[in-house]
Amino acid sequence: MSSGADAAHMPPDSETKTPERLRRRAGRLLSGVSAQSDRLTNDGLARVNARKWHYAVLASLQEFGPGSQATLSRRTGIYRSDMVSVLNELAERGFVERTLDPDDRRRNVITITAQGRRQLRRLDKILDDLQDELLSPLSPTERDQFVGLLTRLLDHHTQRAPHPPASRP
Amino acid sequence: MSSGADAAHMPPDSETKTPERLRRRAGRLLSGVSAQSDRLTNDGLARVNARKWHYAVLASLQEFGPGSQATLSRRTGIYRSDMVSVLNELAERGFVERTLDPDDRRRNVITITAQGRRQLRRLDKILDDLQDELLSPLSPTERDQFVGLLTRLLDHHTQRAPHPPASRP
DNA sequence: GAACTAACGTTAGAGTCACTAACGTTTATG
DNA sequence: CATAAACGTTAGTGACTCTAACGTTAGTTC
Repeated sequence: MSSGADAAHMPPDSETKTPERLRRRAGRLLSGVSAQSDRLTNDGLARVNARKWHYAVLASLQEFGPGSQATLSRRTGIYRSDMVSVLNELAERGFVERTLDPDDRRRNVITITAQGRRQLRRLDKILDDLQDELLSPLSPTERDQFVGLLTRLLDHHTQRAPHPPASRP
Repeated sequence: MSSGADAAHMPPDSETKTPERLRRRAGRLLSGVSAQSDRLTNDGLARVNARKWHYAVLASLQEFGPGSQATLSRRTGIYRSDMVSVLNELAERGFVERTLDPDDRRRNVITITAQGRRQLRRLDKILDDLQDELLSPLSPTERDQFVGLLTRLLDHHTQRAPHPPASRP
């Protein structure tokens, strides 16, 4: 009707509108929503001086108990080179304790503290709220659908990774 | 049964398994799938010496016709500071032409060439295949659902951005 | 028509993120 | 005992998003 496909003169919204081709691409949609989600969670966690990796480590410790840094690395997907500073931050704040493993003196044993458990509960609450905000346009049923689809996609692409890079840091 | 919740000694899979808490978080699922998708498309496009921004610019030119760099910036979401090198690459390869706008000598007018249109068709094909690979675990109906949900989420969060940062580069 | 404001293309750079390489130390393997 | 492997750690790379500033050109206002 009114939206022109001609290229000669400039229709009013060819200035700002995103091409349909791009809007339909799943990859682009994904990175868009993911970027928005990242922004949301980063901002939300920054308000309590935390980062998303903090949550991953604390949750892992709570669920599986103490472990070495390499173990935590494998459980959370954080590279073991980056794990160092994450644990430094968590230890500074008193959420974990780093002690030498007497049975294997290469290892550090990381343990969650009472404060760490409290912090984990707080972060859980925050992330719940942020997830609510992110998924606010969807009905409860749709949210479940969405999470279900994402889970299947992620599982499929991480079990036997097509390319080796992403599975085991 | 076999998966222990105790923390004292180490059960076999507390070494590698990701905590349930993390696996259910929509934000984490999103960034996981998005990362996988990025890897897929980056690798796929690199095979023909292209990048995803190339596709965005070419698609925009094809759909809305020639435009200034600032216009392309607004249409694609690429910052105008980054648009420079993207257009350099596209011009080097002969996919676009950069000419001074005689009516407004601040502007460059970017035009897609015949080769550019051919390249766009090629990239479209490649991206279709990659999208197929990404969504392979989903049925056609589920793919539509997935894209629909993503679209609604993205639209909701970009129309009136809760935080100003992400909408208009 | 002069002075101010705003948009344009461009360069440089900050900050974050996923990821690799290499090191010294310690434990397992042959 | 020698070699290889896993650990924690440091440093650094490359990509990506985003900000700041500059010179140039165009509208706007008096």
